[in-house]
Amino acid sequence: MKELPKTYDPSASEEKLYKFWNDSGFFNAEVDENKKPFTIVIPPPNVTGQLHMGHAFDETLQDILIRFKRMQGYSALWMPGTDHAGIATQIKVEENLRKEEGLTRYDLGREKFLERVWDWKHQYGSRIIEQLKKLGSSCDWRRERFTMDEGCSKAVKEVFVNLYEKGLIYKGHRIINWCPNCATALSDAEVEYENQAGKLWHIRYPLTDGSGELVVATTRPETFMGDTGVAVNPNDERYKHLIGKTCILPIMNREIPIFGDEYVDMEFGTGCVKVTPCHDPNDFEMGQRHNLEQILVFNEDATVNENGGKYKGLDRYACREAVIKDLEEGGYLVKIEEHEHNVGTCYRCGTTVEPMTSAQWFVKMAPLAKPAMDVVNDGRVKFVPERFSKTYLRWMENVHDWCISRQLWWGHRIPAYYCDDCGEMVVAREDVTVCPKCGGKHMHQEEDVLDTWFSSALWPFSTLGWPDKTKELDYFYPTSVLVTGYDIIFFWVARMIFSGMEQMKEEPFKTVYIHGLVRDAQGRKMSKSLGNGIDPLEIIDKYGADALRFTLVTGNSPGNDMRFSTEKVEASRNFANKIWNASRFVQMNLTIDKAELPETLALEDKWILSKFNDLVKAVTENIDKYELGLAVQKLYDFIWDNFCDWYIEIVKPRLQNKDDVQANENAQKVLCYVLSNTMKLLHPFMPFITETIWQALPHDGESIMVSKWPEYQDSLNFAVEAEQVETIMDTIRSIRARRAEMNVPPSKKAQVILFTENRQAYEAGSTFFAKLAYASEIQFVDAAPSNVEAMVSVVTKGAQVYMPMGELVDFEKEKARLEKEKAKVQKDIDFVMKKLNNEGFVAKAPAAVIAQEREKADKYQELMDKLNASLAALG
RNA sequence: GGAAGUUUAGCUCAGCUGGGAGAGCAUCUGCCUUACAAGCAGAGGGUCAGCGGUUCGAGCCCGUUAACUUCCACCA
Repeated sequence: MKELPKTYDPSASEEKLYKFWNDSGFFNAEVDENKKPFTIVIPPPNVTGQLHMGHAFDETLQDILIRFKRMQGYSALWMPGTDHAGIATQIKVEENLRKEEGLTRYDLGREKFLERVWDWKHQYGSRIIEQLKKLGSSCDWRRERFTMDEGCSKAVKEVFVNLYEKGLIYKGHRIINWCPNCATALSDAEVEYENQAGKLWHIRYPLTDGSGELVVATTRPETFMGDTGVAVNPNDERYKHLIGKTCILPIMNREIPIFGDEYVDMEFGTGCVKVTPCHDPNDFEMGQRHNLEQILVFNEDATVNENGGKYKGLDRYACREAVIKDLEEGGYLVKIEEHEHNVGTCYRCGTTVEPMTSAQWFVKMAPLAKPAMDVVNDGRVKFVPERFSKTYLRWMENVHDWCISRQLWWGHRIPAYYCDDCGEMVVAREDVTVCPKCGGKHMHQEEDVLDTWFSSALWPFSTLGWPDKTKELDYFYPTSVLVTGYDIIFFWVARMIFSGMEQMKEEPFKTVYIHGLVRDAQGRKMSKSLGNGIDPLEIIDKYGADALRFTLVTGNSPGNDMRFSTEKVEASRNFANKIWNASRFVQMNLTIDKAELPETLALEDKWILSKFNDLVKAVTENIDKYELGLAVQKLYDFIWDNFCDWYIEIVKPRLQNKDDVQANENAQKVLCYVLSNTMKLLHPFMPFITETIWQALPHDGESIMVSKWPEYQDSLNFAVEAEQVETIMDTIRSIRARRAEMNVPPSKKAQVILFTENRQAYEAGSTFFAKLAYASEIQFVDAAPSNVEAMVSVVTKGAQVYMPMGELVDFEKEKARLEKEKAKVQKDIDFVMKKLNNEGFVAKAPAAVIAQEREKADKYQELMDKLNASLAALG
């Protein structure tokens, strides 16, 4: 058999294996009444985006769950697809258009521009899909969807019309968040607030009757042209008497009313608020309450419009400066204070959002929020970790109507049609060409498109064929788990839940598994502007997809952020290499070609099988509880410590002994059994290397991917034997430690004299014991030897050990060391006895715990006796 | 202004329903022991943020304080 390379090279096999899986149809999930369904819909990445570490994390978690369930026999569907990402994609194409051709989208016109976006989509749309494949993602690619494909578009129209007909979608003239750069309205969720240093300008507004003035405090003087009132608190003694009077808006020389409103905080600023209903949400509310005039002063690009008098044409910031200068010159500026305040910015481009009144489409949230809250409150939808349900509920409780119209071109065009002749508006599933009211044929469709999240909200059922009644929808819906980051609970999770409840009358998923963010080694968010992002594809190229995946789940718990560093990836790579070499060792010693457990098991075989059996149980339970970090930690420990460092070493003498064929082959069988079944447990986490190794060992079936997940077996539980081996291991460790202390190299072997009550067990394990304890010979004795002066003595739970080491032994030191150990054991005894002598403990602790402590006490006492015996022997 | 999270070894983090604190990396000491030096065998290192409480028993439960982080919220 040809020698395998000493280091594992993932690049040599990953691509080939992926192709093999895909071509074999292992990723495909079918409607199968003999199986239980398990479904995950992918959070669709932006169609023209690139894979970043956040995706890698998210997809890894999903792939682990899907592979696990698939092996458990579920019909496991991982539904893939991409999102059209309205603003993000449109901005990208517009930028490109400007750079390449110096054109704007308006130069091209809507239709031509959209062609360009589609071109762009076709050019880059498959990129991120290919990148997902590099990770090992086992999606059913036959079912890949796109939020703007025919089916999804049909679903969007259906939902829109449906909600409109129920009165849950309406068009209204309201104040909304406007991004002057993206030139579109945004929903509340799309505005990010940041604290900025600003100023508070105090401005004098003279009273119309000449009886004085009042001073307003504002952070936004540039909107003063739109002021249509001044508000004071009706309980404010300072200003009470002014309510009902009017004042003059400086420079504009317009008369505006002074009114009272409870909203005004008497403590803040001067207690007088300039009210600009068109450019502040609170002012808008006050305007509604007091019937104020609305004066919009900005254009869509945040320059001043014709209502702004002399400031017309100025950008809002230039306007601010001009206004302040004029106010100052006119003697209206009283003072300027430093003031920190929250400024809303566009989540896509970072531009400061301008609140503006505008005609937009809204989803009425109150009726939809109710069932969406119920379903979380009664546990039909569970968040992992649980605390995020609070985040969700709190948001849902206070949710405002959802502004869903966007002044973009890329997206689902709102299915509303206007009659140019009579002004009638119709909302319909099909294009409307004739006005149902006046019969006119001059209809035009609404220009606005829908918020991207409107279509993503339908993802769990639109991808399964809805609104058609498909067998997939019937079988795979509600989906099982949704895996996503806490940063899009409001954008996406919340909206899927209320949409699912409204359209399907059933929750879209049973569990929401929330993970954190992947940060850089310093704990900062990875971002383009910081340039601190680590490209997962580079990591895959260098270390392999398995190493990346392993890194992303290790040491992480649900909902918590993680720091990513190449040191961690190296550790994962080393682990992969460790597995590789362990399997290389097994293969090098392989003479059997069938996978089965031997009829008779050696003591050490029973130990590793017991350990493995426990592992199966623990890993399965951990994954079931979404404790992937714990599961992977246990696998790591088992493979490295139990299997490699102990079992392989233990079994080497049997493999090297060609005379006892039976013992040799049995060792091989156990090695193969444990290794290949461990590979199954590890497969969801590290799919590539586990497949490679599984294939190289005797196996049944085509692929580890479609092999059966191991189950706990009572027949593999050998508690007594396992305990015996642990005792022997403990002795080996003590001997090694003792030798290391004395700097004795492994090459220098020593005779080991054992005085033990467990002679049978030590004899059963004598071959490996001798090897691992560097014994030249093992001798069992019935009493402590007499010539102990020249011996090193090691006292362990299972045995008293003597090693003749001649001149290396320092008689006095040996005595001192034993005394030291005695002191340590005495401390242990004291600790346990303190408990056992405590009446409260004995009376109230559970019986099992007390028994456990008694057992400990006995063990320590035995150890103490042995130490005393050894000391006595020394004289 | 509310809410949540974090605080455990030098660093990064685990720690299930309360029963004598763990891993990886780093450090120190030996080893090229024929799977692996990306390795092996040892070793050191922690009043689990502070204080108080519940309990026979607290890293874990309750209260409180502090620091850091994040989310939500209309203080002009």
